[in-house]
Amino acid sequence: MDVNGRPCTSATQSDEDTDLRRGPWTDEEDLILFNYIASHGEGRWNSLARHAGLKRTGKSCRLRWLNYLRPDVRRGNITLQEQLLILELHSRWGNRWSKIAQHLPGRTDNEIKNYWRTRVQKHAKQLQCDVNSKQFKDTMRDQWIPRLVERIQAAAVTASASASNNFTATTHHINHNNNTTINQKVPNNFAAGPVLPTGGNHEFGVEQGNASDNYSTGASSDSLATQVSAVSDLTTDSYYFPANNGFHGYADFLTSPTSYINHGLDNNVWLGGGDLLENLWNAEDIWLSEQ
DNA sequence: AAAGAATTCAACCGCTCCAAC
DNA sequence: CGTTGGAGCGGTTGAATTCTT
Repeated sequence: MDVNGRPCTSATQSDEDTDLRRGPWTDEEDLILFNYIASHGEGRWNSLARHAGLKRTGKSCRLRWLNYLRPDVRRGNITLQEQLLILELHSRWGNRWSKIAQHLPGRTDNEIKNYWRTRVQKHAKQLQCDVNSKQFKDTMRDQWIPRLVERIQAAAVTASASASNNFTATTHHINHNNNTTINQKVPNNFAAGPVLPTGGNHEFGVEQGNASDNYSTGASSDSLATQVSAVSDLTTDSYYFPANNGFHGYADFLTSPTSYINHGLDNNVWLGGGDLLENLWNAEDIWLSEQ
């Protein structure tokens, strides 16, 4: 049994000997880990765990920090732009989650991996094909991605229209003074804020560039307008799109999704069609409307 | 309102890589 | 050159939550 009353079914004899904890982290543990790293820095996870007085493995501490406590972790729904990037990068690199995550500031490999498994693989299942099959990849390339681009573009138009009506509206910002973000989850008893090292976000490895400032205000209910708020920032960045064999400004296909398609996706062949196509759109509409 | 099914996502596991010794 | 320990990665699990009937 752990402190939460849950059985530690996978605990080994050696774990019991050293009284190692498993399972969900408590607020108290989060607080200890956060403050320890704030004053001593990260790395050397096994000794960190020991010195911090945490009855956790170094691995567990590292994972908790990287996936949850790190100040620059971005939480909330995957935006349309991020979905597009994930699809593109996955088509290039496959299940190289950490590599993909490097191109999505604030997102963790675990989050992307979960997104892929829960969302993308679900649609492959609905299409009754494997995510790695040619049929599915073609479907993504020829249907989903162009569709996503259209959605992004349409939403950008809507967002800019509403922005012109209400210019003072802001959907995201970051407080650079204390290194905390609006949707950052810190232990509940952090009310006054843990003591953090000075030096801005560099201390915590925040990538430079506007995209890292695109923090949404909701942890789980990004509105479409909120998601699209990232568009204007992303247009200044370049991303690698394999179909084009090179880097292009995001704006290129935001302003002209068809040019994006025509540049790199010239073999616009639909392998399925008919009911299959209809099912895809229905599924995708549900998917997108969930955002 | 309750029960069961489906989904989500935090956390764990096993493995590989690499540097230090 | 072999061993050891730290770090990181991808796959998997299962509890919690949400949805459906």
